[in-house]
This record gives sequence, structure tokens and C-alpha cells, in this order.
Amino acid sequence: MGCRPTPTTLITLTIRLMPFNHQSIEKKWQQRWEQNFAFFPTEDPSKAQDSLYHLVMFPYPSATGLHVGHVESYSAVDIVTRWRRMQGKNVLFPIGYDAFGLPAENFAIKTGVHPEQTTNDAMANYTRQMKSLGLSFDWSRVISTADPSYYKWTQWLFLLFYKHDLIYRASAPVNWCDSCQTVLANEQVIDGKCDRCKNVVRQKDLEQWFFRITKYADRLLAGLEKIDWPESIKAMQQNWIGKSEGTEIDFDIVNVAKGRAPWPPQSRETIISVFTTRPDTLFGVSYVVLAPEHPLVDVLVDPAYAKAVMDYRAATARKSELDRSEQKEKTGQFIGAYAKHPLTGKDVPIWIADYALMTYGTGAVMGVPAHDERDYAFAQKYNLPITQVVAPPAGTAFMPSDGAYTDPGIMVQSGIFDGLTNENAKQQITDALEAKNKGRRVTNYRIRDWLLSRQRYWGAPIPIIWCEDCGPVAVPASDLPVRLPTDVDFKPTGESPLARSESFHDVKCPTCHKPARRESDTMDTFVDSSWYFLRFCDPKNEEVMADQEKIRYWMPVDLYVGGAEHAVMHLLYSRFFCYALKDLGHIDFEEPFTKLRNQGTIMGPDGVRMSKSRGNVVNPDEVVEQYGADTLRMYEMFMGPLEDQKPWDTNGAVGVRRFLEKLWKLRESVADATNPSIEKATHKAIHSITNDLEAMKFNTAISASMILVNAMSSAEVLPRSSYEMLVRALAPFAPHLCEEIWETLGYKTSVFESGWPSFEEKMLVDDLVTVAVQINGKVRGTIEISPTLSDVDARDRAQAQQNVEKFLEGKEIIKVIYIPGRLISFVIR
RNA sequence: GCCGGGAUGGCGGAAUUGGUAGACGCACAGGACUCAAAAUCCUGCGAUGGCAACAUCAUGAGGGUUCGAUUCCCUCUUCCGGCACCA
Repeated sequence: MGCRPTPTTLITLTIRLMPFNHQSIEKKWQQRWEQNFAFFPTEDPSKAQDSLYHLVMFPYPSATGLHVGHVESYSAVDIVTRWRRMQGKNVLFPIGYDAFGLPAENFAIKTGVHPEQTTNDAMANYTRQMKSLGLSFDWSRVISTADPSYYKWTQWLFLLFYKHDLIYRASAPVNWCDSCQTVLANEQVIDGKCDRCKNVVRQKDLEQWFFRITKYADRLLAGLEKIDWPESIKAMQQNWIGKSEGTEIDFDIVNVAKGRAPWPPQSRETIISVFTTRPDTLFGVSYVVLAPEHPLVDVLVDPAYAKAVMDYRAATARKSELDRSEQKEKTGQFIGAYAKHPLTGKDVPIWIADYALMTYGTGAVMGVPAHDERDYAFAQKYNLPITQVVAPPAGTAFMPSDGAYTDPGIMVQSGIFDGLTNENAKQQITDALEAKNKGRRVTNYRIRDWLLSRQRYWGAPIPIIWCEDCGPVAVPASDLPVRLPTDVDFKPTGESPLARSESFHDVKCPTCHKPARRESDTMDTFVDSSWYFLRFCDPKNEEVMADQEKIRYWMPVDLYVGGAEHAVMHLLYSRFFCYALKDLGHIDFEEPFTKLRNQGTIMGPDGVRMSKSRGNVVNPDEVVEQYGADTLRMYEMFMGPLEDQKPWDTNGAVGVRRFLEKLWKLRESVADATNPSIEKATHKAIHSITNDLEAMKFNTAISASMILVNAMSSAEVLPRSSYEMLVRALAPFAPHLCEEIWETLGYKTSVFESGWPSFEEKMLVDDLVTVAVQINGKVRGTIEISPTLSDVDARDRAQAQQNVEKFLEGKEIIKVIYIPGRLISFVIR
């Protein structure tokens, strides 16, 4: 029209666009919750009350702030937590920060801003964001792993594990990242690359600190069976632990190499032990392979081959683990020596090849080309004999040109073992070896000890002092924490920046008081997060890491939710910590997380993983501002199953907002009257929502409430009692709005104090149900009948149905199946 | 190669674990209200045929079990995640 709207139209406009003002409502209730802390009670053992421990994986406080993925898992657990509290449970739902880590340190290198500053800013921002979402965390228990009052206990745990030989120092080939200038744990090397910076990792021989996690391999594997975790995570841990049962077989060294001078010297008695899961193929051995780094190589190599062997070794050492695993072509080098077959006594040539790994089994393997793909490729390349010892059943011929035969079969060319199934031969050959003391049954694990030291600044200092006379000495507990120095140049140089802080490293030996030097490495940040759930039980304790009574009251965690990316890092390490702490008598359980759920990734609106470079990142702050926290929380829960990957759709959020507006508007139509159909619908909805919450099926719970709201919207009369039940049931999902409604309904107390609405069984049954009528499996009509109607009556009613009558006419009814309340099915001819 | 999990309308997803496939939401179309738009409300919405009642087809593909299969069994295709020269 061209003229400016009058003040009146402006007001109507605002009201229509914004039936409720989420910004003021949300702020109001967040303030009230904060002031009246009793709304999120987490009382300690004093009260003998049903307790639950709900936990979300605490975040690394990144400068980019909270991600919609955080909102997803936090909302899910917040909903379950609020619901359980309404049921009268005492629920611990804490939050904290995994505050040590590389990004803040890298930022410091670039800008000079101290990591502590960066981290504190980020934590403040996270706190603001989480509060704006109305998450019911117990804010009195916030912890930061970078706080000396926390890492004091991380250091204390280090010393405890060190004292009990669960931490040791060793020189070993380790993963080194040139870009991060630090060593990495195996778990942090993904596809041969650094988990953080994607740089290709090199192998380096270094002396480092390790956790003896391999000691727990078997128990960590067995423990998976008793916990309620996603199958995929359990499978990943199983694979990572990699239990493999087989036989270790000894090959004596032949002292006289064929046609050459005696080698090795007579005085050296040496054997090569190989590990195999296929002892049945022992008679098919053509050669033995040692890992190039194997110490026996030096002892055994024939001088005539020494140069070629050393060259091969050097070439292997130059390769990264990635190169080594990516190459398709097998390479190797004969070392001029022979081993003696333990059963046939025949000479077997000894090779080195980089497909044999020093870090697994014995670092040596027997080569059976006929029955192993790798050995086959190797034998083809170097013209080694291929001897078949397992024949395929049912006469199918095996041709050496076909490649390796790896399926089960019958033993051939294996002396007295011929004719056995290869499974039997495994046992019998191993028995024979054991009898001759040439072999034994062993179990190998793929998992290696956890390398915990890092040559970086922003982590918990390792509480060890190096003394020339006494060696490594534990820092006395009374001197903890060993604080991070502040006079530090962050630039990484391959040794920790701590090494260059004089105030830090010059100390006296606690034992002999001579001048000594502090250990300058810090701990892997996964050490910090391996026990934080224990600290939450008693976060302010200055005497012990956490009071045992309190740990007993809260632990283990009843529900743990987080991303699947921690499948073999955090989740395995934390389990290891608890197993060890149980053995050391500090806790009385092994498994820290009884029930684990992963949230699926929320993708960008384009269906691709959100990333800054792609420009498809959804910022939760903006959604909260525009649509409100209730809408954001509820939309993320409505998108689909928690664990599914799903794309963001802002229109979907709008839909949830519309739903909340309908709910809001309904409060105007409540009446102190009855409406049986609405009351039944309400009880049914409460029933569904309760069951869905139990199963964490938030999407269908919300769907059930939408159905009810639709019914209420079109009802003639809306009973106040029904509406109140609905508001209470939705309070965990949309806490701010439901509090506001509750207040406008005249209540002076929080909706969360009203208890969880209960449903009555008798309200769940309908007087009439729609029953499908099938003829030969096809639905031909429906009938409205009482669910309690007898099958004979139901059958009569069904037959009388017009369309059904038509189909039944002139046919013979062979059989009638009646499922009360569901269907009646006629089988006709 | 091995391990784990998927595949359902235009889209996100439901389906009481063998019982009316497509709930709920989004998008879209038509209508009401409005000078108009937005918002809101009502109606429709898997495909094909039919004015309609209804019929046929349809849950990645093919087979099987069953009165009845998205659901159970076999074979295959494909996608996602993890591990990978582990002996």
C-alpha cells in the first residue's frame, strides 16, 4: 500500500509472528534455575535415594564454540535426566572441560597468547552456550583438566600406576609426528597419519613412558560382554585388542650353511621362534621370514650377504608405516642362513622381509606359500617352492597357479598327519611339537602398550625427577601438583618446551638431594580424560582424588553418551584405568560405563559433514536466538534416532517451533470439564512417551506428543487435567516453555516438582478398535468392533462386510485366523 | 580382504519385533481469511488405472518359509563407519 503500518498493526504483527517470546521466557527460567539450585539436585550419599549417574563426554573447549553435535547429545541426556528426576531419582549430571590439548598450544605458537588464556575464554563461552540451552548440569561440579587442583590427581594416578609397575619407561620404535613434534599412541595414528594434523607419521626409536595396558588385554576383551554398548564399538575394541590364538614354533639354526663356511659360529646356540595360527600347514613351509629389525639378523647373517641385508634394513627404516603397508609388491632379502624344520629336519632358508612386523608375535613368521596369500606372493616373486599340504574337499584340484588355498580341507604331504582335517591337524601337530619341546600354544594380542608421554607444553607434567645417581625418582605426593611453568617458549623443537624452562627443570633429587632435572614431557591428554568421571563424584576434594564412599554411591556411570570417534581411545583407556584401579583397591567395579550410546553426526543441510571451508556449519547460538533453545533441543531430538547420521533442515526446526506455539496457545482453551476421548488420548500419549524415553527414542516420543496436541487443538473441550499431564510430560524436552505454561496455569512451583505424569492402564484400551479383514493375505476391508469380541462374533461381523462378502462369495473357507484387536484373516479356495 | 551398521514417498523418518506399510514432521498443491502479502486454519499428497466404490503394483535386487514378510532364512547389489602385510 505504500503507507507505513500503524502502531496497532505493528503490534498484531509481532504477536502473530511470536505467540510466545522465547528470548524473555528462556532467560527468565534460566535465571530462576540458577538462583534456586534445588532444581538440579545432586545430593551425596547421605540420602538413601535411588541414584543415577548420567554423563556426556566432556568437551574440549574449542575456540569455535559449541557445535550442534554437542547440543544433540547434551539435550538427549538432559531430557532423560530431567525425566528421571521427575520420577524421583537422584541424578548426577555433571559437566566439565577436557582443557589440555594441542589446538590452544598451536594457537600460542602462532600468536603468543598463552594456552591458559585461550582455554579460559573458550570455557567461558561454552558455559554461556550450555546455559543458554537450559541444560540441567550440576554447575557446582565443573572441572577443568588443566586446573592444578585436577591435574594434581592425574599426576597422583601416574605415580600410583608407576609404583605398581603399570607405567614403565622403555626404548621402542614409536610413532613420531614431525609436524606436532611429538610421539603419539598407536590409537592416535589413523591410516598411518597423525590423528590431529594428518601428517604422515614416522617410526623412531625413542625412550618413552608407557602404560602396561597389554596386561589387561584379556580382561578388557572379556569385559565387553557384560556392558550395554553399541555393537559397533564393542567390535572395534575387539579388533583393536586383536586376540589371536595359535602356536609358537621353534626352528633350530642350521650351523652349516649349504656349501659355505660354518655359520653362525658353533658356540652360538640359537633358535628362531615363529608365531602362527596355522600350525597345520607346517609341512608346507618353504622359508622363514624375520622382521628386518629382528635382533637375530645380526647373529645369523652370512658375511657374503651382509651388505645386501644391511641395505635392505636401511631401506625399511626409511619407510613410514604408511609406505610399508601401502606397497603391494612384496620385497625381501635372503640372509644366507638356514633353519631346521622342527618335524622333518629339512633345511629352510631364512629371509628378511618388511611384511614381517617386529611389533607383533615373535617378529618372525614361517612362509607357507600354498596356504597364505602373502607368502604366496612372496614365493612367486622369489621363486620359492610352493608345497600344498591342505587339499580342498571333494576332489577339487588345487593348482599352485590359482593362488593360496586358505579354506579348510584334508591334510596331504604331511607325513603321519595325512588324511586328518586341517582343524584336527592344528591340534595334533601342536601336540607333537609340544612333546618335542619345539612348540607351545600361545595367545597373541594386537594391542600394544599405551605410550603416554608427549613432547608438548599444554598437558599435565609427568611427576618424575631424573637424578644422575638415583635414576628416575617419583615426585613425593606432598609436592604435587607439579605445576606447569609459565616462563615458556612454546615453539616445539622435538623436546618438550618444559625442558627449556629453567625454573621448571632444575630441582633437587627427592632421594639424595643432589641437583637433578625434572622430566620435561607431559602426559597424553587421554590420561586426563581416563578418570574424570571419578572426579565428578567429588570434584572439590583436596585430600584424595575422590572420596571412596561417594564413588561407591555414584559409580559406575549408568548412561554415557558421546561421539563414536572415541571407540578405541578414550573408551578403552578409561576401561583400563578402572580395571587397574579395581586391582589396586581404590574402586570396587571394573567397567566404568554400564550403558553407552553414540549420537550420530548431524550433517550440513547439503548432506555433507559440516565444515568451515564448506560453509555449511549451523551455529547453535543463531538457532537459539531465532527460534529458541526449546525449539533447537526438540528439533534435534525429532530429526531421527539419536545414533543415526542425519542432515540439518531449518524447515524442520520451524515445524517444531509451530508445534510449541500450538502447545502454548492451547493453555487458553483449558476448561475444568471432562472429555473422555481426550483423556484417553492423553493417557495413551503419556504411555508412549514414557516407553520411548526408556528406550531413548526421542523422535517417536515427540511424534506421540504432536498427535496429542493435534487432537487437543481440534477438541471441543480440553480438560485442564489432560493439558497439565501433557505439559509435565513435555517439560524435559522444552523445559523453559513448560515452566512458563505451568506458571500461567497458576502454579507457584516448578513443573519439575510436579512429578512425572502416570497413566492408567484402563485408559489405554479403546471401546472400539479397527480390525483389518484379510482374504488370502490381502486386506479387503475393516470392521469396527470391541476388542473383547469373541472370534465367532468377529468372524460374523467380518463376513458381513460388503467388500469381504463379495470376495468370499462362492469360495470355500479353509481357515480363519483371528488376532484380537489386530486382524481377522480368511484363507479361501 | 576382515569386522560392524544401513538401504522404506520429493525429503527427515514411523511401523506394537510376523499382522491394515508410509505415523509424525518438512516440502508441494488447492481452498478459507486478507485490498494484498505474511502468519494461521481446512483439504489433498507412494505409483498406475478409475467419476467413484475399488483394483493392481510397491519397503535396494532375486529366491524361500508363511494364511500373511519392511520384519525370519539364502544369494546378490550398493552405501556409511572401523581395521588392515597382525602371520
